Amino acid sequence: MSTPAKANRGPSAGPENRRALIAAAREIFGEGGVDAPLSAVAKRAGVGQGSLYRHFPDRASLALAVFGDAIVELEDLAASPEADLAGLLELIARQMLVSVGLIQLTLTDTADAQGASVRGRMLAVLGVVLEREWAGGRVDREISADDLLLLLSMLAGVLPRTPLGEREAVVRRALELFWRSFAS
Amino acid sequence: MSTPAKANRGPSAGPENRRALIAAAREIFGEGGVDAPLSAVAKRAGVGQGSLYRHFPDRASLALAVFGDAIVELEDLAASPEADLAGLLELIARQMLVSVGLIQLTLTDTADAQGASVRGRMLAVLGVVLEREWAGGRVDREISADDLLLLLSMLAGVLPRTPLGEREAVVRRALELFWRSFAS
Amino acid sequence: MSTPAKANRGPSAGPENRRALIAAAREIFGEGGVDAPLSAVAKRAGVGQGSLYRHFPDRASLALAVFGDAIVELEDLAASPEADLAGLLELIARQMLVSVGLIQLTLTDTADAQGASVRGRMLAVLGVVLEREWAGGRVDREISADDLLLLLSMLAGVLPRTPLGEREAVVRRALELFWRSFAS
Amino acid sequence: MSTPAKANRGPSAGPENRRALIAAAREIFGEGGVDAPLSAVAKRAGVGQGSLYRHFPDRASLALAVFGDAIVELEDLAASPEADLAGLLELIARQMLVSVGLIQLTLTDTADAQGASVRGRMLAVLGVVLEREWAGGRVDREISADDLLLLLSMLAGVLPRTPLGEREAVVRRALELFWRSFAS
DNA sequence: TATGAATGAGCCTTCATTCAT
DNA sequence: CATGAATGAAGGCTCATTCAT
Repeated sequence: MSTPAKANRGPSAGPENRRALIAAAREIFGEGGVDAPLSAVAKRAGVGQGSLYRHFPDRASLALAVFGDAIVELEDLAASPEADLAGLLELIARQMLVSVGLIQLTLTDTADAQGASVRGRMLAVLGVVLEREWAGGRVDREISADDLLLLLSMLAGVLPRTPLGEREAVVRRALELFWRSFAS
Repeated sequence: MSTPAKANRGPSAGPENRRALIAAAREIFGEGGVDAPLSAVAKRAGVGQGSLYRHFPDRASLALAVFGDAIVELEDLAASPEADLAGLLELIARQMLVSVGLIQLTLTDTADAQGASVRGRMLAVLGVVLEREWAGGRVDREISADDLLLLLSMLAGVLPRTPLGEREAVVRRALELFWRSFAS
Repeated sequence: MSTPAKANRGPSAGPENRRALIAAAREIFGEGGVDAPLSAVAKRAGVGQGSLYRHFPDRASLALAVFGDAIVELEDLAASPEADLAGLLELIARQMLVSVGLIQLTLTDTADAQGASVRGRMLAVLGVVLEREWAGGRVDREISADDLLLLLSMLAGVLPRTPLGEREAVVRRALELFWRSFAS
Repeated sequence: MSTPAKANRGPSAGPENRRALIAAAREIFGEGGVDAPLSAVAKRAGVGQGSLYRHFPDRASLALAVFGDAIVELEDLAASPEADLAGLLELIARQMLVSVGLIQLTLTDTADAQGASVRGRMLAVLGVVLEREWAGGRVDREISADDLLLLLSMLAGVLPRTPLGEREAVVRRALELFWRSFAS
């Protein structure tokens, strides 16, 4: 009689909501960093806060889901035989400029099982391509995938504090400096 | 509308409080970065919130005070004729391990007058020593003081997210990678 | 970083809370004027601060809700053909004695959209009735609705500073004085 | 040895400080109303907070002192045989535009002894001049000094909420309306 | 299961007031 | 008696998280 519930599309909306949440989170995290309010994510997704918590019990698992896609992109690229480190870093840089959180995430919560998996996948991607560069003598074997991840993490850590207008330049220059390191 | 004060050690506590606040802030900023709650600083210093605001009207002025000493140390080192980049970075690294905020600060809010001055002093210090390395042919002239600051900022950005136990190793490895970049 | 919740009556408490907030605000604003602490409103309503802010994002929207009823009352009265200025002022006086904030609100922040609308509605109400008095020659055409609002605002401004016991007398005498002004 | 006290001109500074405080308070109250922060008064007076509290144990006594001068002005005017109500109100209006607090004060804290005295002096001033108007038949004997004080208080109550640019007009119009009340 | 309101802790900031020197 | 720092209690606002429906 007095239950002005708005709408409840029922359980069937589950997967749809999940996708909406991830999409919203990608945007929100991209704009405000991984520390952006979760409520904003739910709101942009047009989903109740409760649903957000049901799908993603904590911030990390949401972030993880968000960056899953990005990693898939990277994995796809790495799978291609012609992929080189330059191309990979290029793609990562582009992703970073869109959503800084990607790499921010990879260093955080290593202890956490899911976090470890993301980290593992990133390392795998980097490792595959790196191997090729080693083989071609273009990158020193002294340089490990861990090193690459460290450098990328550092870059990601600095971007949220960088004025939007300068981010592109910072990313470019950082990659140049990194490359100087890589040469064998 | 309130007066149940508990204790008031009097103005003589002023300088002591100031020092306690700076010390507390060094710890808190060191643990959590420059964004850590100011209330935590007051609490750890055993000082009223009001006193914190009297001594340091905003976060920046507190950060400045905290890192003032550090910068003086760097300036002292740079002033010595035998100082080389390795030594300087070594000192910065040590400072970073204690308090990540120093470099975090140098990248933030260049517009702000005080922040700009910190940034300026850092660049000056780096520039002085860098010049010598250029002259000695040990560092490529392609590498600028800005580049050094960028790399250090990236490193600083990543440390607060790194587990305490791994920070030392991360700093070490990062510096090694940086050096590979510098060689001419 | 905190979760020791105490109780959560669920969303069903929503409308009830809203009503409790408005009722509490009517009291608090009535006692202390529109500048009274919002936290006091939440407390008296027995509602979390967060809920208050959810229902009423800012002080103005709360005030608006509080005085919405009152204005409707006035509009209803003005709509009746027999309504005269005496009756209207009588009603306003009675409302004022309950909650001073109504008129306080009408003078504040005309720039603000919602505030302007309240002001507009008050002026409309006053204008309608005033017109009739003009026509009947009972009030000088020199006297405008703006004048009425000014006088009422002045009265409202003084009430929060008047001891409760004297408010009634002050209102009565003020209206008498006003009427002397109105005569043509 | 380590007592960097700044300056303490000793007891002789007493009366001087008192005067400085009153002057500062006149400015501060004039700008921000009687609710302005007391610390601002002490600061502008160039006097310690403690001294402020020594001279004026509470806000009211400071306000009282501040408006003592103003009242003297009014008393002087009233003492002159040619003074009429128009002139007196004119002067009060001018004082109000400079410092709203004057009349704000007269209604507050009637219970308080000092407040009562200010109120008494205001009533006396108004009474003296009013008497003359009564005698000349220019003001209805129905209008009392209390009425005048009430109207002025109302006006004072509304001014702090009025945008600076409109205050003059509001005062003018209010006085016009008041005069309509006074006529016998 | 989805919804979205409720909750309350926490941080920031401002001030009135006290008190050692 | 002056000084000015110290204190801590408001009050404002935001957000993570829970939970009745």
